[in-house]
Amino acid sequence: MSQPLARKPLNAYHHGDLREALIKAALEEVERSGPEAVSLKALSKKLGVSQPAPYRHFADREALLVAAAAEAFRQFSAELRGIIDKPSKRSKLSRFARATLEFGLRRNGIYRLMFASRVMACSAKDSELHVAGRETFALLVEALEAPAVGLLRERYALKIWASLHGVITLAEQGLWTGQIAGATREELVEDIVAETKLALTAAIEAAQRDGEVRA
Amino acid sequence: MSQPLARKPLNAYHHGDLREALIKAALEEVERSGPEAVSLKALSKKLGVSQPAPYRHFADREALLVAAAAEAFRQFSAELRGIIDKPSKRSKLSRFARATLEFGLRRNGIYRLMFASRVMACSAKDSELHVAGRETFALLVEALEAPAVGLLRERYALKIWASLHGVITLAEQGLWTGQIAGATREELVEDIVAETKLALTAAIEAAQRDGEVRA
DNA sequence: CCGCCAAGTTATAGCATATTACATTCGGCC
DNA sequence: GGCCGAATGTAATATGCTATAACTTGGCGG
Repeated sequence: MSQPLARKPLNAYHHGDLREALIKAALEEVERSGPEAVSLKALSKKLGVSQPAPYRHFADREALLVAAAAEAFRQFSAELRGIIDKPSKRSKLSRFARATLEFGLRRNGIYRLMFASRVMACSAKDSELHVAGRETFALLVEALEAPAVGLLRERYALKIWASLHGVITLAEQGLWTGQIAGATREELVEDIVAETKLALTAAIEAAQRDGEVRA
Repeated sequence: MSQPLARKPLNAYHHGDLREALIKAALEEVERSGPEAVSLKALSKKLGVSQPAPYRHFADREALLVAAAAEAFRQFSAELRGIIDKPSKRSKLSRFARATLEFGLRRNGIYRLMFASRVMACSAKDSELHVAGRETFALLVEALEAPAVGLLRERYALKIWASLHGVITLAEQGLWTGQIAGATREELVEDIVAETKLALTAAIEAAQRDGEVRA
């Protein structure tokens, strides 16, 4: 699954690589039943080791979820990378947004592990999880296909990210329905993308005019 | 706290009104330490009743959280009502948005109970919780101060709600920082409000022109 | 006045997290 | 090549929480 890493991959102890196996199994469980459903005991049993074995690799349940969330971010980034790079009639940003919406709804357990959980807020800014999260964000900035003018790109990227996140959350909770909005979720996401891009372009032009005037 | 209700308020059994007391105590705990920290056992002890007593009023822990979330929505609505009605230089929408941001960040435990939890998704659409949630949404629609043209108002209200929700979540997780965005959260919320309002006005005018043309 | 029903209690089953103390195996070092 | 220490895994167990079952109490209506 993952590349033979430098960590200590001279595998084949009792289990092989329990750490990776735990993360993988946890992600499967999260995908099936959500983060709440992950039980170290059940994972241990599934992998054929004793209950305390996981504690050799993770301080506690939360730590495993953090590691799993980081892995999920990396997989998500890889998926987005493919989608962004693939040639298409749609803009990169549109594809990014649609893919995120799709991911957030179809693989909602994983999505919740990544975003809706308390996990990120509790780990350090330089943690594996935060790094992975910022990497995904960098892809969004890239997808905007806009020149770097101050922090304008980042600012609008954050706006889009927030909107997408909100749409996914509200939709998943049944508060966002076509009946209320009078349009499909895809249409609305497309709206958000278009509006934001327009506003960003305008903001960049304004900033550049400003620069010229001052120069 | 709550009005003397019709339910069966002939109070003074063993406890008085355990149901309400549980919800209140749960909300306090949520505010202090988040939804995860709520323990029926601890609440029982705090209220001076036996551990199984709560089960006379709630099927399980989740049911108590649902009831608490509904109550939180009602309290939030009342707060917003006051803020919307109070005369001010700022627009209703701006006040609504700022108040929501403030609420989501300062009382994040409660906010997460209302939105980020799995609670809403699992209860029926006509449940007390969904009703309370839609009521809050109705306030947002009202705050838009726009004429009803099809579902345009609702559509843009949902957009704003989603954006606000995303901003709060990302900010709370440390993914949204002034350093990245180059602006404070309030400025960005104000941006969102302004852009959305502009877009809504344009959309309404377009729809009305359409109507005239057709008429 | 009596029986019923709602509300609460005691006792207990069951599950999950996490710790402690002990066993095993890998890999390096002399 | 054999020992030693660290890494990994196991067995046993303490603790905390949810939830249920069986029993008790107190007020209200027929």
